[in-house]
Formats: sequence, C-alpha cells, structure tokens
Amino acid sequence: MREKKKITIYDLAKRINYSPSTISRALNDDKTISKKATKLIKEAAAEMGYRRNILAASLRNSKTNTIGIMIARINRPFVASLISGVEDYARKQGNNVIISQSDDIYENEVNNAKVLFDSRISGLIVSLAMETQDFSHFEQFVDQRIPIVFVDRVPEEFNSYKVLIDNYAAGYKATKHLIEQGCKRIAHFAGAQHRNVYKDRMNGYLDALKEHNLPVDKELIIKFKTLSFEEGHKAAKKLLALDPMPDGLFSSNDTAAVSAIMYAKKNGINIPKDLAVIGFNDDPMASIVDPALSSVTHPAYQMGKIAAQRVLNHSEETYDSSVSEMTILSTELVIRESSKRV
Amino acid sequence: MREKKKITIYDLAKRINYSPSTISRALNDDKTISKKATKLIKEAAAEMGYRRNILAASLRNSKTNTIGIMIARINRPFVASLISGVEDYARKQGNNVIISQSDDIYENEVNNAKVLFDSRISGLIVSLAMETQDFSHFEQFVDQRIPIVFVDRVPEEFNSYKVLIDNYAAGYKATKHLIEQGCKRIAHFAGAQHRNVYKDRMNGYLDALKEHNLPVDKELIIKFKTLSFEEGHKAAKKLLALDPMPDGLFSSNDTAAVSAIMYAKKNGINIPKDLAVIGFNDDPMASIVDPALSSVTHPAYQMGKIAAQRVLNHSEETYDSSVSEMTILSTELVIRESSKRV
DNA sequence: CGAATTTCTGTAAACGGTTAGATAGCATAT
DNA sequence: ATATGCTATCTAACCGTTTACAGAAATTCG
Repeated sequence: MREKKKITIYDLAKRINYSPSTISRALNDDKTISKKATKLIKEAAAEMGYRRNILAASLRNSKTNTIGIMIARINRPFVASLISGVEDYARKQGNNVIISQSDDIYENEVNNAKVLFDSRISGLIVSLAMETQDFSHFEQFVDQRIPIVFVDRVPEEFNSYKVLIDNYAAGYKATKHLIEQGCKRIAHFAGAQHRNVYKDRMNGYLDALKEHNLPVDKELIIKFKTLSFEEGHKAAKKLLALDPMPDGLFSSNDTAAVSAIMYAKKNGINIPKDLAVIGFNDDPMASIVDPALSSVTHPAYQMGKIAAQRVLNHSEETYDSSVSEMTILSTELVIRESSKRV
Repeated sequence: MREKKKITIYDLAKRINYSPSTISRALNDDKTISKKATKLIKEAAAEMGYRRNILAASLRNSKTNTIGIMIARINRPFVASLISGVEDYARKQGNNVIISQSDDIYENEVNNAKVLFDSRISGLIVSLAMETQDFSHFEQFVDQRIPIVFVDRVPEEFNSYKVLIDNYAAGYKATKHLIEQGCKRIAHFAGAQHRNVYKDRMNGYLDALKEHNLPVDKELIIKFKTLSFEEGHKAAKKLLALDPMPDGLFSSNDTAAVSAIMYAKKNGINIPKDLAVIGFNDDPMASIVDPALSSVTHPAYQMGKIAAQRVLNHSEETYDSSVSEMTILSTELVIRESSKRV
C-alpha cells in the first residue's frame, strides 16, 4: 500500500487544458479569469480532490499564516485561557498557532524567539518570562516587519502593540476594598518588580494605603520570586509570626493567596475575621478554596482574542514602530468570603 | 527604514565561490564535503547571518517538522499539562507544535483535521472530542503515512498508536478504596459511555462492587454529558435527596466531585463521614477544596511526552497500520480527607 | 606514467505554487 | 481599414532549498 498521489495545479492543468497560472488564479478567485473557466476549474479541482500546497504558497509569498506565541508555561489557568482566545480567533481567520514555553527562563525565551523567527511566523504574541529584562531578541521581528503583540507581561521600553489590564487600578481597588473592610495593617505579596504587572499592582497598593492615611510598613511587603504555592506558605508563616499580625493581605496572585489561606486556617486563624485576603487572577481555585477567595478578574480569553486581532489586522502601511499602541482592559473585583467582614 | 535583506545560499555562494549545492551540503554536514570547505562555509554563514529558509526546505522535502495536536480545549488542567509535555519534547527535537481545539464538538474536530492535514504536519496527536464516534476524518493521515498518536480519549476501532492510562484498573481501585472505608452504597458520576475513559472507569466501579458483594443500584449511577461543575451540582442534589442516601461517591472527574462536595457541605452533610468522595485527574483544585479531595493521578505531562516520542520516532519502514500499539501508564490513588474514614 | 579510484564540487532539475508581462482574440472608435 | 482598448489566457521566472547525476581534481595502484 503506497501513498495516495498528491495532485497539483499541473495535474489539473493537463486534465482540463488550462495553464497552471489560470488554475491558480481561478482557485484564488482572481477576477481576471472568466466565470466559466473559474467554475470549470473549481469543479475539476473538487472532483480530483485537489488541495493547495501551503508550503509552496508560503514560500512564494513569504507568508505563512502562522502566529507564534511565547508564554512561560501553558498549564497555568491564565495562560491556557489566553492561548485559547488566540487560537479560536486565529483559526477562524485561517491561521495556525504555534506555541513555545520559556518556563520563565530568559535563555529559553531568546532561543524560542529564534526558532519562531526561523519558522517564518506572520506575527508574534508574547507574554514575557519572569526573568526577562532585555528585549533585543525581539528586534529581529521588528526588522522583518513582523508584528509583535505583548500581552499582560509587557516590556516598558519596547515599542509595539500591547494588550494588558490596568494593574495599578486593580491593585488600588483591591487594597481599597480591604481598607473598607476595616483592615489597618495590610500585607502585600509582591512579584518581581521589574515585571510591569507586579510593579503596578504594588504601586496601586501603596497609593491606596497612602491616600487612606495608612502607614506603609516594609515588613508587610513580601517580595516573591515566582508567587508559587511554596513561597506563599513561607511568606504566610513569616507574616503570621509578626506582632501585631497583619489584618489584611493583598496577594499578586491567587496561588500564593490560597496557600496563605490554607496555612492560616491550619494555624487557627480566622479568614476573614483575623485576616481578610484578596488575590489576583480569579483562577478556578479561588472559588474552590474555603472560604472562597476574593480576587481580581483577568479577562484572559478576551485578551488572547484581542492580541490575535491586533496581530492579524496589523497593517504594514500604517504601522509606525516608533509608537506603542496599548489596549487596556478593565478588571473587576470579585468579592467572596475571604475578605467580607462587614 | 526597510527590511533587512534575507540572505540565501546563493548569496553565500557568490561571496565565497562555492556552488549553492556545496553550501547546502556543508550546512547539513554532508560528509562528502571536505572539512575545510565545511568550516569555511559555516563561518561565512555565521558571519553573514545566514538563516535557512524552512519553507523552502519543507517544500523540497515535503517534511515540515511540525506536530499537530487536537484537543477539546486548552484550558483544562489535564490538557494543558499534556500539551506542555508534547511541546517540551517536540521542541527539543526541533519540531514545532500547532494546536487546535474542538470544544468537544465533532464537526470542529473534523474541520480541524482537514486544516492540520493541509498544513502538512509531520505527525498528529489527538485526544478525542467528547462527541466523536466516527473516525474517518483520520484516514487522510493514514493514507499519507502521517503517524497518529491518540492520547487518553482514544478510539477503540481505529488502529494506531495509543497512549493511555488503565482506566478500568483506576476505577476499580478508587471504588475498592471507598469500600475499604466502609461505604456500602457507592454512587458513581459517569461520563459519556462511548468514550473509552469513562466506560472503563465505570466498568472498574461495577466490578469492584460485584467482587465485594455489593449490589449495583442504577439510581446511584448518574450519567453526565460533560462532567461540568453545573452538572455536578445537579447530580449531587439528586443523590442527596435519595433515601437512603449514598455513603460514597466515585466521580469520573474532579470538577464534578468538587461540585458535589461543595453542595453537600452547604447542606450540612459531612464529608467524609456521611459521604466519602473520590475524584479523578488530581487537578489542582483537588488539593484546594476543603476537605481535600482524594483522586486518581493522571500523568498528563508524561503522556504528552510519550505521545510526542511515538510520533517523532515513528518509522515508516517498520510501522504496520493494521496494528494498534498501546502504551498504558499506571495511575495512583491520592488519598486525602474527602475519603478518609478509618 | 597512465589507468582506476576516491574525493570533492558543480550543474540543473526538481518541490508546487504565484505573478509580471506578453499575447491573442474580439469589439469599438476613428 | 487601422488604431485603440478590453478581456481572457499563457509563458516563464521566481521563492530558496535539496539532490541525482555529471565532472573535475587528487590519490592510489600496477
């Protein structure tokens, strides 16, 4: 048993006595081809089971209709939803999506960029690795006029499309909410401060404290590397050992917040009475933990969709790479039991 | 500012006076090229910043080094980990991974198959949509000798590589565990019975009951369509209204199990004393819910990795498409508070 | 030293589309 | 009748590799 032969426009040409160029044009609905010929050709193509060879077309056009996506790791709820949004939109427009994971490691990101570049992707969607602080590996795309859309974790110093949420406002809102619940000593789980999302959340936190005349206590701000469950555990331990203990906690993600809640519960601390907690992302776990975790919703799927739109609607002519075009999505507080005191 | 010119082997050829064919061979480490020439050529290539055009190479070889992956939806923990495993392995071997989501809808799956086929993927990894019962859309790949590896949700009637866990054994183990905890009336949340994973889990459940001389009560077996949170809620409501109430529950996934736990708790039912519960998948939420959910671990990442290996090591010569080659991974029970009675 | 090998490199034809420019046929205008 | 323009199609080059085959140069051998 051997492979079915793949038929080409040359086979079609021979079969119905048209030149390959006419076949090609007809199949692409070029109006210079007569309706009669177009119909004939399409029928023959269907009958013979013709399928366009995308590779040949891509080579000729140097256009692959493939979007590359760079993220830290797929199996995080936010990222999975983001990709989901990109994929759905891109596919509707006839594009493929190829993904690459950096594991939050800078070197991997650089290497992935090279691989995606060599794959001749038509556009790139990036959420930066935690480590990344240098962005020169993205310049190759700019040089070749390949549109880049940064999502969520975006660089501040690199001009491009950016899709993100208002992290500052979200941090402010979350903190203000805790203040309104009567918290006076509010702790913060802070992420890597060179990453916009975490820096902005922290700034929102700080300003909310200041504007409500609460002192900023450095002891209450814990700097995380990865905001993992383990780190959350350690940080909670440290916090609860303080005297006086904090009475509120704004965590930069849900994982660390949930970890803190679980640790606190085990140590007989009442959430939210002794410690009101709010997280960030509204991951599925937020509604599962008991008491359910208040959080800030992230429209991840929508962000993916918008990013895909930006990449695909990018126009060579009007685009000016010296300008950053931002799309800022709003967030919402989801108040659950973990922070409800009044 | 215009694009940087892309340099080709012709540019290299002109620059260092070798023919394009020699360049090409040298860059591919062909041994017929002298070491001296190879060295010279590689140096020149590096210096001029030459990058191979994958499209041209793919066209010529009709080999894309791209793996397609078909799943229901990315943003489910199991699937995300699976993809993660595929991606890591594939990329190490110099392959790209393109994904497509069916949303558990048959028509989407058929359409995605066509798109991936037209993308000339070198191999395909599939976890079936919930709905799918006909597999003829995979035949085009078989015809073209494109290897297919089915993962987790696999077809029974289609010969190919398959990577899955022993769902029957897992169902049996989980049920037996509940029996050992003293449960006499064990309910089961069953998934679509035409999907191997759910059918096998249920059979394991049934046999465990029989072998321990417990009656099979049809009232206690609830058939789900999607095993969603909402369905879990409804099913729990139905179960808890029974008289006598079941004292154990084996759910085919964690989502429905967690939903049931939350509903039961809200209605004053003690988990595990009144109702011992065990789920399936060991999703992150299993360790978050209170009481923590016992579950069956799924080595999702590893399954993805193995699937990628199978696809990439697939050898045209030795492969016999009339044979199904299965890799069956073992599972483990993770016992947590939701089922610990003794 | 010439013949036979071996080693290395070059020529040219693929792979399968797309597209600029040429051409042919025909209707209309001068 | 010739020029002009329009429509429909074709020719051939091109995208950038790979590779069968040919050929040249270097080496070995009798």
